[in-house]
Amino acid sequence: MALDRIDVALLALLQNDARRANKQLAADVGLAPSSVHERLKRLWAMGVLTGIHAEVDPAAMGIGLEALLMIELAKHERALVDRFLDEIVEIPEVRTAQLITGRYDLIVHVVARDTRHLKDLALDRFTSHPGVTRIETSIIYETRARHELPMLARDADATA
Amino acid sequence: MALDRIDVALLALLQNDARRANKQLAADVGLAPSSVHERLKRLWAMGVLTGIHAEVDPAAMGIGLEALLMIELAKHERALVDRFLDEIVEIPEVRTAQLITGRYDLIVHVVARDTRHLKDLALDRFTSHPGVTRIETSIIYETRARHELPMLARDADATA
DNA sequence: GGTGAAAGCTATAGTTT
DNA sequence: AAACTATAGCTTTCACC
Repeated sequence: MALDRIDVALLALLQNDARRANKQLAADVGLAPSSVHERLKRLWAMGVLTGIHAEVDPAAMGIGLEALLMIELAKHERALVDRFLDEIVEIPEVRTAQLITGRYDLIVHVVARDTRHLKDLALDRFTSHPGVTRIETSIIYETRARHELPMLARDADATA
Repeated sequence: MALDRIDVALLALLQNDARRANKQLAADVGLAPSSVHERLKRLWAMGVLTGIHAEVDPAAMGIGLEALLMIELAKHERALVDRFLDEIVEIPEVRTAQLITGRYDLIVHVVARDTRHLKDLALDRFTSHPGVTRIETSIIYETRARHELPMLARDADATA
């Protein structure tokens, strides 16, 4: 039921490069391709693997800048917040929306063609939204990402 | 050189599910598998496709909570900032680090086992760092993501 | 650029240890 | 639980349009 070291190794490899296929994974972890295949099927079935996504260069999509919208909400009622999140994530320019504690209630990561597009996006889709009290916009100069999650559970031993 | 509609369609499909392979993609966009293969090779060579990453359930890795660390830096010298970013992204608990404009200088998305682990992480790796003036920590209650970037360039027509 | 057939490889199932 | 073998299917290449 729990993940062993080989599972964790496979997950690490696939988080960094999911193009790497069975044969190579098998060589990497020292098992036969069929065994690796069984393990991956189990990891998908268990809900440990939840998706595989291609990463695209934003510039190639005409994206000239990215920003973080830090939003304060007037009310925190569950139904309203859930509906707002649903709406937000349907906006094509939105990458992520996070509900958080602290000074702001919501952080929304958006992409835009240029500053004019960003202004329209912020004003038309967020500032003007009932329920939004205040927005602070931060331009993102640079993003560094780490694709691999750490194994923080203690149960990653030799048990399968 | 520019991307046409079919390229954009392929990218959209792969951003949402990169397991979908050649044959199915070909059926989706109405081309032969070999043509799709050629296009994808071109998109990788052009640097439009930059990676494929598996997504893993944080809970399965023993991750009990995620947080945003909003950081103010004392100085904004290029060399110092770049080095700090390099250091940060080597910390296993870090998912992303973003250099931004506005009230804060840096937003760091981290994962942790529990609040005690988060406290240790924040105090040992960030608060105590020379160059960090102040940190605000926000717990993430919920994240919604959209894996597909919008095509914002006007040149996505029938030209190849 | 796109197509279709041939070659090579990967994935899957069944069997053995 | 892992490894091996065999088959089916897909990916990739290439000559041609």
